[in-house]
Amino acid sequence: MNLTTKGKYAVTAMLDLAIQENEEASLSKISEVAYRQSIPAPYLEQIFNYLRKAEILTAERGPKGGFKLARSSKEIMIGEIINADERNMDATQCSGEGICNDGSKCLAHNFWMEFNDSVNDFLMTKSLDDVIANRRGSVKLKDELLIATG
Amino acid sequence: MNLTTKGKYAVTAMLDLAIQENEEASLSKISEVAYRQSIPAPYLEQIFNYLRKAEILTAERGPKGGFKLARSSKEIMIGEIINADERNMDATQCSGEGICNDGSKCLAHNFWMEFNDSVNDFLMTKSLDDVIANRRGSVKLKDELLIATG
DNA sequence: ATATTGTTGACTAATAAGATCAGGAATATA
DNA sequence: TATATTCCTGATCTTATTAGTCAACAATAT
Repeated sequence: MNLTTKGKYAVTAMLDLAIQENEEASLSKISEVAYRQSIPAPYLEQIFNYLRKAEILTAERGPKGGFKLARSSKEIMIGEIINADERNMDATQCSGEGICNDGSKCLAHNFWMEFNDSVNDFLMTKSLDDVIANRRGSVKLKDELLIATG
Repeated sequence: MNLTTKGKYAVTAMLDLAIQENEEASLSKISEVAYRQSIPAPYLEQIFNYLRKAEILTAERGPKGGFKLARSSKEIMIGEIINADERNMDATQCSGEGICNDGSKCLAHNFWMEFNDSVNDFLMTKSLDDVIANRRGSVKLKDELLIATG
């Protein structure tokens, strides 16, 4: 199992798009997202390509072109973004085939399957909108604390 | 976040030790564990060293020497084993420091912190004994199915 | 004494991560 | 129609890490 920079950049960039759409801007350019989120722009191109092929975002070319979410931010789950960009999120050694100890299941096989379930459940039940709402919540809390403590 | 072969071998090897102790054998040799679990023996040496330094297992040298669990299999959590062998189980880009977007928190920072909590909760609440019991459960179920279906 | 087992640290090969880059295709607009 | 702008694609590159080996050493049972 490997959760890399690529998948994490993907989530951050998608959150940026979701926020931009809330703010009225319908299309965002790669260069803008890359700049705001400190992501290398050429790398983000690659990442957005995976996301477009996974039909999580759509693109328009030419001047005034850019990217936008393919669906509402309530309907796009973080897990979808990760799956589109990551090569190996499976925790078993055998891609779930049960051949991890010389053709049979290793002692930990079922455990790692349950671990996969736990991780997938977490990632597939959080939408972009959930993450943004949660974030607003904690940012607000921080502001209130600042006021309270002077 | 990176869960590698090293950590997975470690869990499998520890499960093997736990099972051997149930079966009366108090000390297991690296070569035996390595053979049973299809783990390269020299690699397992390295892995057991980490576990010994983490005080999860103890060793005796010389003929008749070997390894055994430092505590009961009920008291050793899978998460401890993973932490002893894995270099990077953190999902944030900033080791939790909140400097993931040019010195500030990236949009996904809090989300990855929650993800860390979820993963740690899973791994730290499952003991070696839990995994073995669960495994016995599903193996039994499979045997019964075989009987039922002829 | 000797064989057996763990201990340690250095080393190596293969793979993957984390990009960069050049050139192309589409399209708005002057 | 020309041009600037944006996405699209595939190749390439560098570096770090993984996965594993190896040799020499230390302890100890017989």
